[in-house]
Amino acid sequence: MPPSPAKSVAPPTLQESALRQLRADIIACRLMPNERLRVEALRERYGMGISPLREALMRLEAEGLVELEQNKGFRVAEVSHENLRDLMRTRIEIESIALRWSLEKGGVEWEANLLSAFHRLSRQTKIDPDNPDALNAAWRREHAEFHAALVAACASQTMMSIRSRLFEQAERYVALSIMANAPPRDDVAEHKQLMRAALNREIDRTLDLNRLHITRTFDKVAASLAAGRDAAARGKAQNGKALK
Amino acid sequence: MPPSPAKSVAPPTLQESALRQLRADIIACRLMPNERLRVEALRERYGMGISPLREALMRLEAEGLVELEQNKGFRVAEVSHENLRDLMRTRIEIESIALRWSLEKGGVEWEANLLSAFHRLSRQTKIDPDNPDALNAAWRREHAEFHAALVAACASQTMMSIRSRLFEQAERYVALSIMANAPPRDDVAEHKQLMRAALNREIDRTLDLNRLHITRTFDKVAASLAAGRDAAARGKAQNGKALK
DNA sequence: CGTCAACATATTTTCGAAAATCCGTTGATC
DNA sequence: GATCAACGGATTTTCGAAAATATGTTGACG
Repeated sequence: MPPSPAKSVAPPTLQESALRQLRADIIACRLMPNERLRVEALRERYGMGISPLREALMRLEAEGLVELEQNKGFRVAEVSHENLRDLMRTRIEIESIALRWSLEKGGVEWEANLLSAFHRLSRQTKIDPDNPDALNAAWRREHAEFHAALVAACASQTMMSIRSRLFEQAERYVALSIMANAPPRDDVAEHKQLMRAALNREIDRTLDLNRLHITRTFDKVAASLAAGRDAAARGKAQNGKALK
Repeated sequence: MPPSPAKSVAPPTLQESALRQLRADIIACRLMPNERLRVEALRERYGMGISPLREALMRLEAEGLVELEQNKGFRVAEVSHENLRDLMRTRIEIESIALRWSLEKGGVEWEANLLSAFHRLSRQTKIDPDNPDALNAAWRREHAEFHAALVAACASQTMMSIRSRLFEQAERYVALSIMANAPPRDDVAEHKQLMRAALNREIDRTLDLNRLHITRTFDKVAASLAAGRDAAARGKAQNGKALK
């Protein structure tokens, strides 16, 4: 008998793996905002046919990570200061509700998972030492899981899926900020405070800390977004001259 | 010169028209919850090939109207009392925020559009006289537009798109309720009150009325959902006997 | 010199068939 | 009679080519 027959998890369909990879690449800005997504290039990049790629792109379109224009194909969704602001404002409101519900209902299980998620997060570094221009993938995963753990007891699938979609959108901006060489802020302490307040069921304080957490990220990202935009504008002007 | 050259709107792609039709059919429960969506049947129903159908279904999957299981194809998303409850609870919170923002920012334009939307809604009957088992499609459109008009000034694309997605989900339950022969409640008065309070910028009252509006719908739909479930169970038992 | 039609190329969109997978049935084995 | 491998039809998933559409270029014309 094999030691662990497990469940022999069905291998994901190509479409599914395309979805995961595309989503990851977009969130990490390996596919840059507004970049055209030509099917032929993607075919080469991910090694599969047209159908699974287009299907995955359609799902991402509905998620708001990809934009589709009639007969002109797909692009990575645009970013803008305005969109960032909207996103963050909305995140604050949504997470406030989800947090409130979660703190009201969370039991021992929830507390344990939250502690565990924080511990794992605290052992990761934000930046990958080998590749200082990108977020550490492991940190990203643990960070996402920590914030999910905070609201995990809210007992609303709907709320949680909305929250995580907004969170993903925001992650893209953070990745941009890192790529612009903005030094990452050290927010282990922030996360710890947040967790403590949550575990103590200090609802108002948790909500305030969370609002602050999001606002700080917003400020930081907005600044490097503006800087990046300026740099890009200068680059474009130069290119324009060079080409003339 | 032709009187109105218009813009010669580009004809939608097949995929796009599949999306619209499928979404409409699912929301109106012409495709029933949990019904399997075999590609061959859809091909016949909508008169197109596999690709645009699958692509449209993928978008609907991301919207939560369709479920996809590995190598087992698509189904119309399940309904349940629990999901309905979750949906309505979440809707109340989301719409409260969007309404608050909208009432704070709405200008003359917003007021005018709201009045206009209400007027159009009030001239529609909820039930189609020719087909009393289904919601009147025109009423459905005006109703959706009225509720969209309420929050239209909130200045948050993110919030508005979340709201309208939840609204669509809820519409499916209302359609079910009508199909179960539940007499539609006459809510013109409710909508009028809601509009009045909104135009008067009575924030708390508007939020309360909206909460009530949603709660009433919930109560009504939940009741006929339970009745329908019982009826279905009886039918199933009978079928079971008949088949033995 | 600018405008625009006509063509050529690049790209997206759609189709129909092939490959992979699932599910119910049969029949062999114990 | 129970278990289970193997087969066959139904269905989903994927591919590659064809059709439709957009984009860029050329050259004719005013």
